[in-house]
Amino acid sequence: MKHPSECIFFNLAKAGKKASRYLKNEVSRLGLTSVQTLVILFLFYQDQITSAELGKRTELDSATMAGVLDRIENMGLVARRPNHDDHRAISVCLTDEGRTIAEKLWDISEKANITFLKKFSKEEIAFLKGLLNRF
Amino acid sequence: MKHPSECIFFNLAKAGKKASRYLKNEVSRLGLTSVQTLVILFLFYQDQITSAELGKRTELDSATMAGVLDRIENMGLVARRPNHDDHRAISVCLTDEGRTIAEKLWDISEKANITFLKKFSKEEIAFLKGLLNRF
DNA sequence: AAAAAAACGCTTGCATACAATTGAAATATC
DNA sequence: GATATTTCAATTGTATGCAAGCGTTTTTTT
Repeated sequence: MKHPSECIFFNLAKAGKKASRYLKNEVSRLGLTSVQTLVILFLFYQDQITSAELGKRTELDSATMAGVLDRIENMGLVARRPNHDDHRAISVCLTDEGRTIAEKLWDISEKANITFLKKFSKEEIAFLKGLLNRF
Repeated sequence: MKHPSECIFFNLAKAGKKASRYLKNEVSRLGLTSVQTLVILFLFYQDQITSAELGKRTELDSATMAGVLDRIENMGLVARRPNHDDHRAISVCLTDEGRTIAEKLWDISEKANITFLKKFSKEEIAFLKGLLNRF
């Protein structure tokens, strides 16, 4: 390593920040952040799951998850419901309004994926995603 | 996009977080975070630069930079000196202690790069870094 | 059944991230 | 040379990110 910019930790952190900024810019007109967007998209794919399960899928720990859920719950997009099978757990659900927003977010995200990756070929994208998923 | 986990923003954010966590774990015995480590490594490569220049190189904005510098300055690792050419600017310097720590961090980082990338071939690493730097 | 261990959601404290703003200083424009 | 704009470092406010710990409930062990 001749220069810190060759450090993989720097490369990945930098790319992660750029991605997050890009998505946030696309969804900010809905008053949402990139993390809130991803949480809602995962819930749109499947909701009525516990906070722990949602955290595993979205890669957010319980402390971060609590804060994110607080905020999107206050916006009326999700609801925490008691879990009758396990009284420790909650069931996170999308509200009707949350589902409406989720559809818009899905649309925006699909388009943003394409524009954000405009410079890359299909093969490069597939290869990149494959590599990233091995970390 | 069939599933939110295929979203490039999710892939990059996830990899960035894993990288940051991994480096932090390696340097935490020195009482430092991954971001503080990267800032010190950039200063080790070249110091006596302005906060703005350091921010450009490390990809940190001025608000984040101010906080990071506050903390590593309080640890005695860097010093903010007045810039005689430009009275608005400061000159960020590594202290002697900072330089000693930086040498250790460089060593730790080189080893961590290797172990973090153990699963990947040289070609894959080169290709990945090339792709990441195009964002 | 009783005790120990684990899992759940949450809070606290600290460290990034970043938009927006400030005051001071440098530069550009006229 | 006076004015407007830009640049610099820093602060504020809000949102992650994460380690450590809490009380409650469930599961495991004995």
